[in-house]
Amino acid sequence: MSHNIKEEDKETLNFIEHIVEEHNKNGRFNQKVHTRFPPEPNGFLHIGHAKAICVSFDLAQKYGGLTNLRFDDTNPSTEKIDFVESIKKDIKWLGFDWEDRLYFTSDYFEQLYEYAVELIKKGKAYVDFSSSETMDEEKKKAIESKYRNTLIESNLLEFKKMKNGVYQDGTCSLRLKIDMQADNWLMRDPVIYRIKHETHHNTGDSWCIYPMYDWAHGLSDSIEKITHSLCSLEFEVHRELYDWCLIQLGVYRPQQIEFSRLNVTYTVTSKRKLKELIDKGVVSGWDDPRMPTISGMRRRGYPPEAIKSFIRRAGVSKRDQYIDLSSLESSVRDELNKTASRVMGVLNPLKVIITNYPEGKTEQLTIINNPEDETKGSRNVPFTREIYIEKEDFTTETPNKKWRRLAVDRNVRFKGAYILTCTGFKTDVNNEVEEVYCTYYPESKSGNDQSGIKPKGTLHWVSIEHAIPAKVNIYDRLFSDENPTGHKDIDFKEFLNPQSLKTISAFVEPGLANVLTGDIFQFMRLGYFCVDPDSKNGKLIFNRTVALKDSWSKKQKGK
RNA sequence: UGGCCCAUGGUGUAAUUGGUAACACAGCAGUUUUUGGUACUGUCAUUCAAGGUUCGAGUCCUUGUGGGCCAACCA
Repeated sequence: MSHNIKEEDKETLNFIEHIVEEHNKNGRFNQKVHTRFPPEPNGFLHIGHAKAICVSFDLAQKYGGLTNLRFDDTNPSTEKIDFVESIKKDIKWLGFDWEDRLYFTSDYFEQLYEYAVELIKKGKAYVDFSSSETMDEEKKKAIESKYRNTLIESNLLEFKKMKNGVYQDGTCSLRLKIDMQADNWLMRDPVIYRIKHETHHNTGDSWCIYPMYDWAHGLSDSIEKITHSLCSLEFEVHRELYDWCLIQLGVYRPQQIEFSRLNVTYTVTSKRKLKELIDKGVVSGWDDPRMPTISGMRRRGYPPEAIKSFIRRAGVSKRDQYIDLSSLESSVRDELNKTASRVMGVLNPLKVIITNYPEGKTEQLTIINNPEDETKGSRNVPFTREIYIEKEDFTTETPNKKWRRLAVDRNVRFKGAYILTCTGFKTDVNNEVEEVYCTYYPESKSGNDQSGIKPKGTLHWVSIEHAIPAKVNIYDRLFSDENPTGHKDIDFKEFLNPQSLKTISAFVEPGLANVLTGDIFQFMRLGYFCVDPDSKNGKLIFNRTVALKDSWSKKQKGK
């Protein structure tokens, strides 16, 4: 109906964007959206971090703003410069750019210290010599510390002594003076500075007191004039404290917004658990292709575009999300279908002899590289009398009408080559098929088929004489349970999938002799495979990124 | 135990802010196909429960149920 024209798909906003829209309306900020991604450089990034990265960078991009990269490095015991580098590398690989806005919380240590002094002067912070046990006890009982009402002058002096290294680790700490009765325990006089005589990756030995998250984070956001400080749900209760600090100091205050983390089925992302898998030798390292780390996914062959589209499909909300691995795989296939060149490789070879094809003859057949993308052109593939096909593509039994592969008296097309008829086969002493015999129809050559035969199926193949051997790692999900950590009293390792890696010797078409690390191909009818970094000249190693969808074998199993 | 947060199909997200459930993934059934891939078509929920407000509730209120988070001198 003409009067009922709908505005062409009105864009749907996530809850954070709704908040931004509101802020834009009411003028909460007089600048464009400015976000930050604030990792602690204490480990490797994984798929969960990828979401956080996407959410912050995407939001700013959508509203024409900027995103900073800030290393939240306030704890020298856990942080290392190596992690700074690997994190930068991973973010770049994902395709995000912080341009010249690379910051370290540790660069603000002086200013953070001054802010703390300011609060002491306002009577809003004090040095506490209680043990952490005493403090815990008092927090539980809502009792005020006996140091709470120390004179400002004394606090100023003691804090300076803390800073100057007069005290050993744990002797005392600087606490905010808020409310020991607060419902939110974080407001019960939280510690904001502790003593650590440790070398910091960025500031070396110039400090022996280090600010805690709650003190450093909001102020760093404030210093950088962040508008929307996006973080995960567990920081919800910190927001009250975040706001309190900024309000007490009367400084610029960003808006903290919390959203839920992303979990994917059949894997774990806890750093502790991932490390355990490495330590126990279950996987080869942080970049094992089965790991949900960015480096693992990179080695697996997941394109950054696929990871991003997966995350964007998943969306942003405050509900715990536990997303199907198949959704990630779908994004990966989607991307690779458009970009990966098709080649032929045989994982499980079976010898076929074309009895009416001349011995010693080699034909170069031209095969298109990607039916989805004509600009990818074509390549030549040699065809000879002796060919490898996939074992599963031949059956000795009389197949039913749904069978589209090879069997005696059945026709099949060899991709880009000829139509063949199977005439017989030979078995070995174990009754295993050793050789399959076929004849081909010379007039059925691909692209110029005069045969009039309409075979039901098409097989991939490799000329034996030209085949290049390759090692292929077949990866499957790391765990056999959707939620390996979701079972009480059962260790997550109980659910490890023993089949998560199978290494086999395969044969691939000769054009793959000179591939490079990271190159990714579709092995026709099988899946996507990428070249592993351990691949050296003459020693090819492929990792299976993801299999093609396979509605056939799925149905077979069901029957 | 206390405080805070969340609740829409198998999974995740959306619903013009109170106007009659949409999209993606998965599944199932088909069509097309020199990849059992791709593409395309069809199919699959009355929104945790019970009350209440309203002409009208997935959207608001109350209570309950279920789940998550916090109580580190970690972030």
